[in-house]
Amino acid sequence: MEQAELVQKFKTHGYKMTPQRRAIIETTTGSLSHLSAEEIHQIVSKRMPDIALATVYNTLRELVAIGAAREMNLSNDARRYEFSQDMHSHFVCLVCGKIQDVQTDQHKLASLFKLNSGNYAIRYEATIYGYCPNCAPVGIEK
Amino acid sequence: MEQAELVQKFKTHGYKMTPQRRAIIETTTGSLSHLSAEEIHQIVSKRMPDIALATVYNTLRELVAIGAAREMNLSNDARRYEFSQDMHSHFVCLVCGKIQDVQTDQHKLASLFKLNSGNYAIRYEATIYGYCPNCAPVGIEK
DNA sequence: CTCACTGCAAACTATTTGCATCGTA
DNA sequence: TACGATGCAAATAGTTTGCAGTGAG
Repeated sequence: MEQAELVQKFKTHGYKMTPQRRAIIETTTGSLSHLSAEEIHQIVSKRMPDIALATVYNTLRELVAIGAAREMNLSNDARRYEFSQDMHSHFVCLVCGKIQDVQTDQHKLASLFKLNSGNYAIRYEATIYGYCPNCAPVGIEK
Repeated sequence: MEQAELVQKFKTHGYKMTPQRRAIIETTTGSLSHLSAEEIHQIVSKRMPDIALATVYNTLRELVAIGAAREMNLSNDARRYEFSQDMHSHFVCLVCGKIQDVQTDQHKLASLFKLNSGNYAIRYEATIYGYCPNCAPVGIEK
């Protein structure tokens, strides 16, 4: 989503546009994603040193609410956020926790499942767990 | 995994078999899965009132370590555990959080992804988010 | 000028850890 | 008998909330 579009959408939903929110939006739209609230707070703090971590959490919740961000619960540590609109899957290293995006044919993915009647699917996600190049144990073929 | 097999595997890995661990194993092997540590603690507490929640957490960690349980991080609340060996996917209701198992052809699922070179996959998981029959908003076709 | 938003600190929740005691092997 | 496991309580980590002051619309 474009920044301008995002700012607009934010207002449409009845939120006021504050400098804090603008800074967070600018940071996250340009970001590589997979960031935690803590990491986003650190980045934004560089140019806005007084911003509170709670404000970051609040804004992230709002971004999720308007569909501009998605939460990722891939591992046991902090929640991570994703800001791109395109759906893809994730490769998570079991050792170091590093997350890589993996492109996915959403249509093929969806076609694999036969849902119980009455269930209505909104989105499909796949996660692949394994070893990244740095963490592969010896003996595991490349 | 059979209970006896599991008890054996537990010992093989150098763990002592205590009444607490046995009770947890018996509870989880017979369970419907998707239980949180708290829920498992409550169930086991009925027949062993003094068992500590920390013991449940420790035992769960061990079960994961020996491959007899898997952790699920599907939503924002407590971690849930799965004890069946067969791989399947999950349907998670965005409203009530209810989790349903969905059978998956693991081979087809794996074939959808082209991993970056050097990555080694251990397992593939898919999660479908949507509305369960009880929570489907009006206007959403069944 | 109002009421939503902010920063701060305290509260909360899930999980882990330290330690004295207990009990399996 | 030794040392790993237990229960308890305290510690930790991530996230949320309450509140008085601030500022966007």
